[in-house]
Amino acid sequence: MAQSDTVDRILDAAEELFAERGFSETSLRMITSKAKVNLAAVNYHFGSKNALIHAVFARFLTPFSGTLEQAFDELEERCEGQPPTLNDTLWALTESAVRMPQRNERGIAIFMRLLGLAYTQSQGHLRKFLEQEYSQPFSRFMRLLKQATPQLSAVDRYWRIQFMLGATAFTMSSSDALRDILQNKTGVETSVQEIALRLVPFLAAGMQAEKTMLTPPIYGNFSVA
Amino acid sequence: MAQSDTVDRILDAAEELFAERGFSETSLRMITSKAKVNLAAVNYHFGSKNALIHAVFARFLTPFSGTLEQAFDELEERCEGQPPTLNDTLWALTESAVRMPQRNERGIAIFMRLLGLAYTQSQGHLRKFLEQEYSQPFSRFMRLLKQATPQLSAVDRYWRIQFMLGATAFTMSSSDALRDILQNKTGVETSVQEIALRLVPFLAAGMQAEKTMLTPPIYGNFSVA
DNA sequence: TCATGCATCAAACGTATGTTTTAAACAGAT
DNA sequence: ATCTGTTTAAAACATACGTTTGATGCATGA
Repeated sequence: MAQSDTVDRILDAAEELFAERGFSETSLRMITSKAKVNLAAVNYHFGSKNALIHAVFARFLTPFSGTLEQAFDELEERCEGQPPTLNDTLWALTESAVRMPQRNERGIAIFMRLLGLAYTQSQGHLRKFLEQEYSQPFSRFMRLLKQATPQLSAVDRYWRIQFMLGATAFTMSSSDALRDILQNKTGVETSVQEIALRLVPFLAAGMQAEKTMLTPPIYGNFSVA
Repeated sequence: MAQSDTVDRILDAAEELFAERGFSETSLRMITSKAKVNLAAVNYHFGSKNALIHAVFARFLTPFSGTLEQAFDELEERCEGQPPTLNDTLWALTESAVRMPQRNERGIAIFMRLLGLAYTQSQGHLRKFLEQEYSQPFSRFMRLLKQATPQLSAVDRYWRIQFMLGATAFTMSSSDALRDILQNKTGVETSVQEIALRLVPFLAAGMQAEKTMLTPPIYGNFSVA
């Protein structure tokens, strides 16, 4: 077969291993042996390990980027000039993520974990790549958030967005483990969609919390010595 | 000198480099050259790289664990039988962290980042070590959270605690980078204490959000095709 | 004083990594 | 049938890693 599925098999294996173990902790030999392809195939098709990492992200992020733009279009159209609410904006993002056609049911969880790792691990090349390739939908999301929370100062909004990002990336990235723990403790089954349903109200409430206090309520009562 | 400062120099260098680059991405040679000690000193004094990682955490976490227990004692004492509120519980934790005696002004930031990495990076040995050594204050914090949110179902509380953890770990794990970005954009300086001041109200509001909706408000209106 | 024990040092060990090279086989298009 | 791009195979490359070794220095206590 001239056009085989070697590239996809490499991407599948890399995606899963990166999500499980991180980038530095995953060797090309692990990837190629899981994908059942030759070691040299990675450098042949992608050029380098870093380029493979980029390709893993691009395979998901490029179609997602399109879906998201479309969802934002519909959202703004429906609001007819008025800025969309925070809830609607968050739901537009969530819906786009959840509705993305997945290779398997763990697709979103795997990718959320990868996004978290991209932020967390100090992979300079990755951050640069993501900023260059996907700045447009990201900026648009930021603009919508800004319109939806005019009561916040720029600094407050900045940090609260980071808190939202953190809660989302962290939870989704360990959603498998968290689901298992919950099921062992209470027998309750949870889908990624249900996690999102619980997450959005949490985020919206946090985002719209009362203005940040500049001192803790009982500051000074905790003296240690 | 029979009692040299080699051990502390290694711990200082390791702490800083781990926080900057992560564990796998930091080699013993980087650490020993930054600490200006011989390469073999790490294995001589600590036994292995993993044991060094544990020592870095223990140096901060052991005194912090004591401080935290004390803060919880005072908190419960002051409440005289009544369960402490969510706000007070979160502040007790935050205050204990912020008030820890630091080796330098970046001490908390560095250590928060390390805690974030401990969650994020898949260092099995680290997680095991932390669970074994510091399960007591962790369990106590969980119990306080449960008492402070009796209106939540166990499942809702479980997920919202994960959201809080995520927002905290993620933000702290990239706090240096986030601070730099904000400073470049707006010229605003931010201390770890200020981040905590902004984080706690966000968490408290999210934790106490209206009961989770079981369907998004406009579910079904986002059809893509 | 001198032997003991800890600390430090340069050097090497074995292993694993990303990458490259060579060769050979294979499929489809011209 | 020949050419082109794809894939496999095996091996080697240079480099970096964590760890170990054996010699050396050096303070302290007998």
